[in-house]
Order: sequence, then C-alpha cells, then structure tokens
Amino acid sequence: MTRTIGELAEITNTKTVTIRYYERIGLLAAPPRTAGNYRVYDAEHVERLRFVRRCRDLGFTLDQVRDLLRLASQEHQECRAVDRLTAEHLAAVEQKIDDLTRLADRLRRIKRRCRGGGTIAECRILDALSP
Amino acid sequence: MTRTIGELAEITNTKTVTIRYYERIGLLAAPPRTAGNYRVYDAEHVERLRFVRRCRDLGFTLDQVRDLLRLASQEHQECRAVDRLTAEHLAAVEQKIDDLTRLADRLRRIKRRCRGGGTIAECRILDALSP
DNA sequence: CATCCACCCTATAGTGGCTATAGGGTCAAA
DNA sequence: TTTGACCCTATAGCCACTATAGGGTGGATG
Repeated sequence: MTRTIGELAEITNTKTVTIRYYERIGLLAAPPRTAGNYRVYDAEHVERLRFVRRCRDLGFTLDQVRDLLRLASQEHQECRAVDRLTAEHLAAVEQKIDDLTRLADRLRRIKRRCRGGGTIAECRILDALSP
Repeated sequence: MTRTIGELAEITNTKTVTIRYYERIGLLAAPPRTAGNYRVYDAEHVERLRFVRRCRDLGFTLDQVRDLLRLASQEHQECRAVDRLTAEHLAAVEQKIDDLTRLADRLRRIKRRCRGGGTIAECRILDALSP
C-alpha cells in the first residue's frame, strides 16, 4: 500500500509543504520516487510521520522529536532517556502555565480599571501601561 | 536630560539591538544624532520605550503595541478600543492556558506509564506516542 | 488525441521578535 | 597615544512552518 504526498498529508493531518520540510531538515527519510519524480510513501513512512505529529501535538520541539525518534530505534537501551525528555517537557509546560496565569491576573487587574465610555485622555488602562 | 542608546537600554531593561530593531520597524521614532552619529534620546523616548516594554511584558504583540501607541496619542477618542484590545489579549492568554493545561494533563498521563528501568523495546511512553 | 485540472516538483522569501556576527567608527580616560 | 568601552550599519540566523512563483505529471473527459 503506497501513497502520494497528498494522501499521506491527508491521513496524517499534515500539509504537504510541511512533509517536504520535515524531509529537508532530515526528520523524515527521503522516500523513493516514481518515474515522474513523485514521492512514494509506504506504511513505515506513515507510522513515522504519525509519531512525529503526535509528538508535535504534545508540544515537543522538532529537536526533541528527533531525539525521541533516535531513542525509539534503539530497542536495547534503557528507556530512562525517554522518561527524562518527557519530564523535562512537562516541567517546561507547567512553567509556562504558571507564567501565563500570572500574566492573566495582571491583565484582569488592569482591565478592571476601565470604567467604559471615557476618552483616551482619561483611560486608566493606558495609565497602567505607562507608570 | 539626554541619554545614549546604552543608557536607555539599561534604564528600560532592553538590549540596544532591540531598541534599534524597534526603530527600524517604526515602533519608535528615530531620535536625533550627535556629530559622531550616535543616537540621542530624551525623556519622551524613555517614556515611549517604557510603555512598549510594559506592553511586551504583558504579552501584547508588537502589532498590538503599535495599536496601543496610536490609541494613546488620540486623546479625544473613546477608550473603548483600548479596552477591547486588552480584552482580546486576555481571552487569548486564557485560551492558551486552557490549551497548555490540557496538554500537561496528557503529558502526565503518558509519563505515568513509565515504570522505570525497562528497555526502549518495552517503553510504554513510546507506545503512547505511536498509536 | 487534445485539453483540462488537480495534483506534484523545486527554490526562495516571509512570518515574529528578536539575537548574533562581522567589520568598522567614536570618545573619554590613562 | 593608545586602550577599551561604547557606538554604527548590514546581514544572517533562530523556530516551525507558510506563501509564492514557476514549472512538470497524470488521470478523466470531450
């Protein structure tokens, strides 16, 4: 069962340009070509791209995905590195949530100052932005 | 009271390259120069850059900052636009927090699968990534 | 068999918000 | 006068794509 890039794009919910981009940066192996120079993908390509997309959905960077792909191919290594990568990423996400929560609080406090209907000259939001 | 770009950078906690960048993209007006072609900033420049930095700290994009600067200069307009911009940004931040919270949940669930000490071949994190 | 049109190809530039680097000029103190 | 900290411009790089230009392929239809 082989597929064109467009079919691969559709079943993995990826744009064709993105697939070509992944190939160019060495994240996906270059597939064979038809006589007309079209890329031809098989089941393994599909699986690999699905893996990449799933990692991306989880917010891993492409570099982290590269690491995960490499790790996934080393069957006899310990999986500690995978766990660590996941833990680090989770910690970064939690940090970001904290930062954004604090940010939202500040924005809410600033927004509460707007009494509506006033002019720019009286705007207390702008006051808050130029202390 | 005038300042060099380095002094302005220091008191606004901005890098000099960033200040020049803001000037290039038209966010800050080009200041006058000395005979030696050094930029010379006055109190108004300081205030304007402080405003920009404060907005940036609050997560506004440079385009939004541009809008806020424009609005801030129109004293007689109603401040509704400022309020709306703030509200939109707050909503975007809240959305992002939601997204990241869901993401963190997924990552935690995935991470819990690791029993430690196993090999890559048995790694249940990787299983979760290639469904 | 010709034509259409959806698909494929490459190469290059642009996005945001800086940051880094190269290669040079200025200026005050020692 | 020389050092060294600062300033200048211009260009390229970062991430993860996205957009555009300019062309080729291939299956369905007339």
